[in-house]
Amino acid sequence: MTEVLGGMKRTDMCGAFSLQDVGREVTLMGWVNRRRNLGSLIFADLRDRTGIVQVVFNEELDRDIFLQAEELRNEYVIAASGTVAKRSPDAVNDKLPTGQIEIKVDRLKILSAADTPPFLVDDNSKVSESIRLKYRYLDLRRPSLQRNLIIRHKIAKVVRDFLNDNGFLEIETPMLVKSTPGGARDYLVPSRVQPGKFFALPQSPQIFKQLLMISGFDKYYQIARCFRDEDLRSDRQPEFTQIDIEMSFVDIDDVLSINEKLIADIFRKIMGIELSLPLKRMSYDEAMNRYGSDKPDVRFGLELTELSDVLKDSSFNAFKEAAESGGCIKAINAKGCAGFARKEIDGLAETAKSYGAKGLLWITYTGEGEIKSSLLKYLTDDELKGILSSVSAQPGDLILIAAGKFDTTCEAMGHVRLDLGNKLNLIDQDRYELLWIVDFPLLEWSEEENKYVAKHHPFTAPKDEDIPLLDTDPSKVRAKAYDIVLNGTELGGGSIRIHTQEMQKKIFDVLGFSDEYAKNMFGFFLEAFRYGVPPHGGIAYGFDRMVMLFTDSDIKDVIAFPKTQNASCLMSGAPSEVDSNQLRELHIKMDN
RNA sequence: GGCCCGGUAGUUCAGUUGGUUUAGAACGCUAGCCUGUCACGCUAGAGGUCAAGGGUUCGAACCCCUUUCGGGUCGCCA
Repeated sequence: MTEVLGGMKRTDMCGAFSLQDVGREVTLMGWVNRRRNLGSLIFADLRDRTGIVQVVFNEELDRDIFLQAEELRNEYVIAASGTVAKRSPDAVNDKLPTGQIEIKVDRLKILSAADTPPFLVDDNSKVSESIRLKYRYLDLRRPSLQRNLIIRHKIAKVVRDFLNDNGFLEIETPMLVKSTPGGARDYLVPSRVQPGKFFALPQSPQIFKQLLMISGFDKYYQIARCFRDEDLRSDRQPEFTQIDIEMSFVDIDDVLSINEKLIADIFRKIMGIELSLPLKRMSYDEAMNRYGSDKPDVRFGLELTELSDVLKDSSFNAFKEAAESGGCIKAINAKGCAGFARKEIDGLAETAKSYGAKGLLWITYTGEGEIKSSLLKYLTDDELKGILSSVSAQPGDLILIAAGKFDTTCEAMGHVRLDLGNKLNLIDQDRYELLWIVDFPLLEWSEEENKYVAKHHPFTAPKDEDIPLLDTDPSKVRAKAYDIVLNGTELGGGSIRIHTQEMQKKIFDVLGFSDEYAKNMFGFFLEAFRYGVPPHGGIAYGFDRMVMLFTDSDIKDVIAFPKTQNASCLMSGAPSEVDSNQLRELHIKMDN
């Protein structure tokens, strides 16, 4: 190895120099970030993952080294020895942390030459994402991506340290697992030794971590890779990472308490921000009613107002139907937006419609105190007054209204609210608002399947006081489930799990799983329930999403080797066709 | 699966109604000059399958169709 390195040994990293180092003899290794040739004076910026430092070659002082330095090009990997020198005051570079000093080189070895890279390794150079992904190893040299992955590592370390210190055990669970129903589409792996049978890659370690509780491991965590074969989004990758946690002998408060301490620890150590605990809790119902979302961004107001009471006798069909069918009528008072152009209101209506609202109605209360609305002819004076007072309307306000099914209407208006918040610049980007959302419904009616499906997953325990409702009105049953929400993004979620065979069977029953089906799919799990199950519960965080929030980045910028929207890797070319022999061994025939 | 946007030097882009365009600019690259640069500067130069295929036309980077790739979004993501 010393041969390759020319007998040189690295003494320092590039980013850590200050005036205190002046006079030291150092040896650095790294990449040539840029070179500036002034004729008989050459400057080069040397880069490693800690930063950049300027190295100098002076023809007058050492002609041999200077001639070598003339060969240097961008992205050459070099070793350079020399003296740390203070720069003269007029040569200081304030933009560089190491700008007070430079390295006067007396020994240089080119460790590896480099072709001209397809793009400049620099945070300022604009390069399309596909080129960056094709040459990901170059892209990853950029300081911003290095920073993101370093922060990712630091968060993971804080998480591990915290959980280790609190008695949690890190245990791995299998990647080749049984395909079970529900949830996302599975990535499948064919079994060679058992023709026609398949493994699935885990969507989460859910069942295994519950089995670990049954095994007595009590407190478990894992930073676990998960796979879901669904279409990608700007915040969604087909393989992603969860911080997965499970505990025994706990109820909701125990889980929330330790987890908000974990989150507070991350905020303290990564952001230098002290959270005040305990975090606020808000019921699902309240979040939907006030913010139109189960992950509300509470950094700004513009809350939703319910108008059913005011409009229950309205002659306007949409209102009447919504009120009679148990739906809702939601209004937002866009303070001071009476002057919105028709086009701006149409834009908001588009938002509402794209999330399933039938339409968006509006009432303008002009600065002159005039009421303008296409609704006027359908509203009695009392109804109009009722609306205006419900939303505390003042001259200059714009009132937006939607009516229909509860979930759809709330969510549509929730998105209108977010649009308005962005448009009106109401969101303080420096604020961090964390809260727990609790009391989720256990079940959701699926129009498609014409039956109830689990809102969280089928192992979630119902709230004790709601258990009788399972037989009478399942849709009203609330779950011992919770999500943690940061600035309108779901960071993680979990639940207290069912821990008795009877309740698990009952839930499967409500979900319409036949005994045979349940046995076939979850038989091993149900059987485990016969042998002594501690009450348990846990949570899983979307780790990538967490890093996105802490680094203010897109998901592709917090994953070393991400995939495109087509779920392909532009660098390696995966997925790719395979040799026919491989397919034959796996007993797979292509149908084309 | 639906809808929307895009693909032109290595990179980021411009390119008029379809006609003096030999398809340009900037950065990068190469060479020369240059002792205080740090986005060095100056001079010169090289560099193009206009994503692919088909069509319309006297004539296509430009219009139409198909395919493909990338991005966004709805559905989907218990």
